[in-house]
Amino acid sequence: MSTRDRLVETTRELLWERGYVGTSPRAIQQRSGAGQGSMYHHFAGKGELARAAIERGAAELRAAAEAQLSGAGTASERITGYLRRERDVLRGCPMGRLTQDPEVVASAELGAPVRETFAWLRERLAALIAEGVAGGEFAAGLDPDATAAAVVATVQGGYVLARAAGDPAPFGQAIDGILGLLERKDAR
Amino acid sequence: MSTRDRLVETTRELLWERGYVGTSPRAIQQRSGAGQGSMYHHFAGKGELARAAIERGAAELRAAAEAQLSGAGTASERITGYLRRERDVLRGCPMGRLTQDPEVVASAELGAPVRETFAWLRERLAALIAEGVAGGEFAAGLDPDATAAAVVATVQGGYVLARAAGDPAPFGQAIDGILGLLERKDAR
DNA sequence: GTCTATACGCGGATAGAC
DNA sequence: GTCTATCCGCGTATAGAC
Repeated sequence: MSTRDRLVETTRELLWERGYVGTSPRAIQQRSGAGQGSMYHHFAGKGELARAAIERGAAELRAAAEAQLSGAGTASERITGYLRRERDVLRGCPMGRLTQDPEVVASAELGAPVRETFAWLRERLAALIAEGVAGGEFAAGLDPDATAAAVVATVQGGYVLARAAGDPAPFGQAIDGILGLLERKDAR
Repeated sequence: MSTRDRLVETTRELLWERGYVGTSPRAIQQRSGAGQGSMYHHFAGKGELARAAIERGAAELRAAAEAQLSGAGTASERITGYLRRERDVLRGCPMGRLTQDPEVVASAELGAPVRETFAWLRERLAALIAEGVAGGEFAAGLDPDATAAAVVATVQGGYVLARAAGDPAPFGQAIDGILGLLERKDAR
């Protein structure tokens, strides 16, 4: 891996763990093994590095979700697969985390990948839910957009509950809860 | 309001906006109008101040939730009232926000109020959901604990979606979604 | 491309006067 | 109780040598 790549990967880790305000160029240098001059040779500064790191993270997250959501199976099975896929729950979501950073949301450059990722995910799930409703897998009266928002929110909030508890269990409970509600397919 | 109180209130605001790492003693002093010496006279340091601020915030959040959840009406009405109560959505949840701060979750002193608040809220909602299931308001097969976790997670995740979008609407959608799922009362 | 040197203000706190 | 002075290392960079 090139020095440049190591810088980006290290920045991703640090942003995930400590957020944008909590991540210093010094820490990036030390953890990545790159020197001061090296870092400023490859990137104009902390902002540029964060931009690269966030964009890479967003692309990977979307690719991973798309792989699950466009796989084989019914709409319900694919959603369940997505929700139950293995996660490093106590680390939280690398995109959702950035949402708490005032400097990230205030910045067009840094915030755009986060905004787009969640917009895409909600749309993708809404389409899948609409498919499930059409196929009779879900209740006929279900609003796909609202339900998709609730599903994505449950995942994001599940991370919050798990971190608050210092225990991954509440995440699993929240997923069980939303799936339990989704699966009662009886019409209204 | 005493200087001490102003320091605590200012710290609450700053923790809410910027988190623990992003909040400096200097910023607290400037925004509260208290001097350096004054701050260190009342509190041993940033940690003590944050502890007081977090504890006060946790107590108020619980009181506000309890007021909604123990009000008049059926279980379903009280839960709906809680979910639909007015919120400053784009500011996020002052407790949920702290969950992203590594220094907060790593500290017993700072993390305990957060942990206890969410544990209490999940239990409180689970009891109310169990009541609703017993009274036939909700589907008979519903798991109260899992459903409560999903409901709390939807709120917390709703904040994340709203902040990601820079728009309060996704929060409302997520709430609509979870309520839509909860309200289909047909047995499994 | 990478290194070392240098800069300057902030973060977090202590000391002691008033 | 509050103020000013002082401390020391970190955050965030720039300059210039190799």
